[in-house]
Amino acid sequence: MSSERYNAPARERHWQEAWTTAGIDKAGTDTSKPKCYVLEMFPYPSGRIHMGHVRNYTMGDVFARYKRARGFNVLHPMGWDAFGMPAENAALERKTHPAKWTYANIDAMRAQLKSMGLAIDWSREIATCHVDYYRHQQEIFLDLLAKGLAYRGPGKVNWDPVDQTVLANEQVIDGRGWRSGALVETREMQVWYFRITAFADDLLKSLETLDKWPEKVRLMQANWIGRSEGMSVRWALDPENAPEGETEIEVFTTRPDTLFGASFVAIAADHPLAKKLAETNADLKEFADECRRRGTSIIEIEKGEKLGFDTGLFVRHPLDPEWKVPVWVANFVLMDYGTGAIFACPSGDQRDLDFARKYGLPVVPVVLPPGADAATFEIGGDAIESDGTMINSRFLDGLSTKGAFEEVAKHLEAATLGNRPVGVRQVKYRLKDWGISRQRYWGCPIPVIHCETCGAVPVPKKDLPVELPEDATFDKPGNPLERHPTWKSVTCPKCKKPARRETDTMDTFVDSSWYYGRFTDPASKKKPIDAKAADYWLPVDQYIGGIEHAILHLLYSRFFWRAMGAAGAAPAKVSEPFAALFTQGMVTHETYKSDDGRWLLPTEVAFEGDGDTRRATEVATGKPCAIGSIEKMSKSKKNLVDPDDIIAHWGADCARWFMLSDSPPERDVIWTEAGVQGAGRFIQRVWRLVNEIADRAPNSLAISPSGLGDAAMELRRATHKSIDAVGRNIESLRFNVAVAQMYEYSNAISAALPKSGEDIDFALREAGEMLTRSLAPMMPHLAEECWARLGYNTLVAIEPWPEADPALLVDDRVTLAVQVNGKRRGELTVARSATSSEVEAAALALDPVLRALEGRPAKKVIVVPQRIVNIVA
RNA sequence: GCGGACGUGGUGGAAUUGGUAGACACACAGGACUUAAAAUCCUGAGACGGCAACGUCGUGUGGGUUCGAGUCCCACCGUCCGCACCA
Repeated sequence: MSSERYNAPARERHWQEAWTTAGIDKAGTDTSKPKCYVLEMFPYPSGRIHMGHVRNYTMGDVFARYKRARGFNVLHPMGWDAFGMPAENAALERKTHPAKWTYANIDAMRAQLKSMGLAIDWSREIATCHVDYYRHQQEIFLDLLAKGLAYRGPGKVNWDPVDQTVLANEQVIDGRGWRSGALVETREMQVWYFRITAFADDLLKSLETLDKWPEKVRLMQANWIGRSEGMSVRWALDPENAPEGETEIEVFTTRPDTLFGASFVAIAADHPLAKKLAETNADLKEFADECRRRGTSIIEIEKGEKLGFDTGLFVRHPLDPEWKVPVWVANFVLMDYGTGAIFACPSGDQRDLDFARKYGLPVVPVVLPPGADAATFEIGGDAIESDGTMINSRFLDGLSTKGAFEEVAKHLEAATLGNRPVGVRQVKYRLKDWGISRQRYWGCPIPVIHCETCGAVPVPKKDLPVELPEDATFDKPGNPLERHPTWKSVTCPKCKKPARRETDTMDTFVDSSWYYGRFTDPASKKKPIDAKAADYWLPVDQYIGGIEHAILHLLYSRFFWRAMGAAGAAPAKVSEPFAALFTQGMVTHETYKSDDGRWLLPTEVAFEGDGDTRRATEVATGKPCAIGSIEKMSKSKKNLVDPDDIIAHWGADCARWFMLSDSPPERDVIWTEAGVQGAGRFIQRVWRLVNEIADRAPNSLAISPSGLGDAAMELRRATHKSIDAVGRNIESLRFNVAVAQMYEYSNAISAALPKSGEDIDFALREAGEMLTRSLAPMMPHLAEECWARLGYNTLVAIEPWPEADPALLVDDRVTLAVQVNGKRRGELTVARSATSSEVEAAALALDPVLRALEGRPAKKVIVVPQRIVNIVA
């Protein structure tokens, strides 16, 4: 009986309904079973899903379905990272409301995701813009505030003049706003912070425990946190010309060992002392302004030009009061790192050396590199930043740099200046507190009331939520909450006098810092996170998302979960929310440009020829167009493929299969029409194979597997090896290898089909069922169709993963390569149980081996059982 | 500048972690079926030499360790990513 082609688009909806009706995607409630929490980074509801989503959610879905088949209670939820500026921009442009726009987008994207056939527990869906979500976030904020983990303070903030908002440091890329691309300005204002620096050390140390995270991400986070060990050293100002009230300069250094190479002390242009001096020194003021102007420019930083201004002040060396050291203002000293002041040892630091050479300041070598001659050694254009032996350093001479560090530290700790030690050991971090204030409407309101008498007063928990007013206006830039006529007018919770509501909302990264916890019990009314549910489900067992979140979202989440634990807002059983992380690559595509330089969609282009003769023409004009480089799919370059089109034409399984097949999941994948066709061909091929098998062996055959012939045994071995390999590859997220294994296996089934015999039918029947079951996580709809065709009226989606028979994973005969002097000369097939001496004898008797030996005796024979024989002649 | 990753046929990539390099797929070529096309099936293919058996070379380049190296070590070249005047 010949079969119809499998009509994927028509059948997929059927099976999706069947899964929903059976409720199989709901997370299990039996907490005695082992759990597996699979999560993909939730999407921003931009309006439509893109191929990046398809790739991300397919990977998570395969893993979730596989784990379910393995007997785990699987939690695989989905939600919406729904606050953010695009909604407000849309409101401004399209005269709609951010909420309306957002919820419409969510509805559209939910339908798209459902058409992918994802095994998601939709009963747990959350949207961060919903008051049921953000009311809890306000509660968490209040808990953090009470613990001092949230605070309001002055900030030099990054102000984005286009989006009219403050940006976090992480959102400033090369001096520009991450979203608007506008040059960021610096402004002083009162803003809200989360005290992420309180956890700097733990966040760094605990990276070591994240052994299922990519090394790359851990390194990026470690660099971002940027721990350095050093000393804070105070230098007494020479009172002769020091300004009123200024007595010392505190510097931070990681190299106190080079203290005797000190040439000058440099302070930042924004250092309080520099500011004070600038009040009476117009030249210095102008210099400082110049530094500020240049400071933000990347070009200036790349040029690295060192600029300085001699203040005329002096400080006394901390270990020699007789030693006067000049104080400079320098553009390369940053106010927001350390103390905003350094001591410079030009022989040991390249920047200091450049500066010293430019302004004619002393350069005293203090570290002799290994192998250098002390008598002739001098500093040329390069500073000695490596370790060595101390010279010209008084009591440190002869010590190693490390030894000198310890020795000088003791002296600095013992010496005093104004009753306190001159130097103390200190650890500094590059990481800064997280500024969360955003002057926008579409975000979670910060639950605080400003009162003239009481100051910033937290909104009492009983008054939560602080809801966004629906009747805000979006017709001009700036903060709609700020200009709302009534919303901010409230009474002070403490003194009941008229007060002003905080109009800042929270950075949307706050929303995504705890959503994984909310999923464990999204309906919980009392607490943001239900302790019992969280204890069972967390941590996330497999988190999947883009590398672009390596620092921002992933570091914030790690911090936030700790902060919540410390503030009692979340159960503190696990400190790391994501036990395993996988960062998937991007989806890329060729780009096309018309002859007059417009970008063209792939659907606007027709092709002819192939290889070097491949030509593209623009369909609308018939003119030739240029085939450009392969780049990440983006609206700007129009190299987009719409998932809807693919699913409607080829089916979800086809899109899923192609996404899994072509590239290792952590690398970029190139979307090609040919690749999709290949995936579509494979779907039809599986369908034909299963049909043929179902016709030949309509039921499981009750014959004994013991009496099978060679061909049947061969197929059975292929079956069980495939089950084993596919399972292991899915487990380790090596989907492309799992796919290749399935191709290889279906080739093996095809090869067995022409053979006949009851034992072949038996092996084929088994093959058909196993093929279907091991395909189910990857192409779930096709698998259901095949399962039904094989005569079952159950859902294959809830069938357990098949167990491979260990006895069938090994062959009784093995083929091993035979080498002479490391060169392959032949191969040998022997019984698996053959002894080394038997193998050696057989290898030495091989014709090609005899030829290669040319009569020479074998000096040595190495036999690696079941692998290889190497004969050394 | 600092830190990291990667480099395998025409293409995407595999290689049991030191043991037959190029699985599997895409593209290609030839053939079968067909009035024809589509679909499907079969065959071929790393490069060079040879009718062939076969031989030589071959995982960015150059060295090294080893019976044996795509895999380990050293140096270099190239590509990509992150951070960037961090004291």
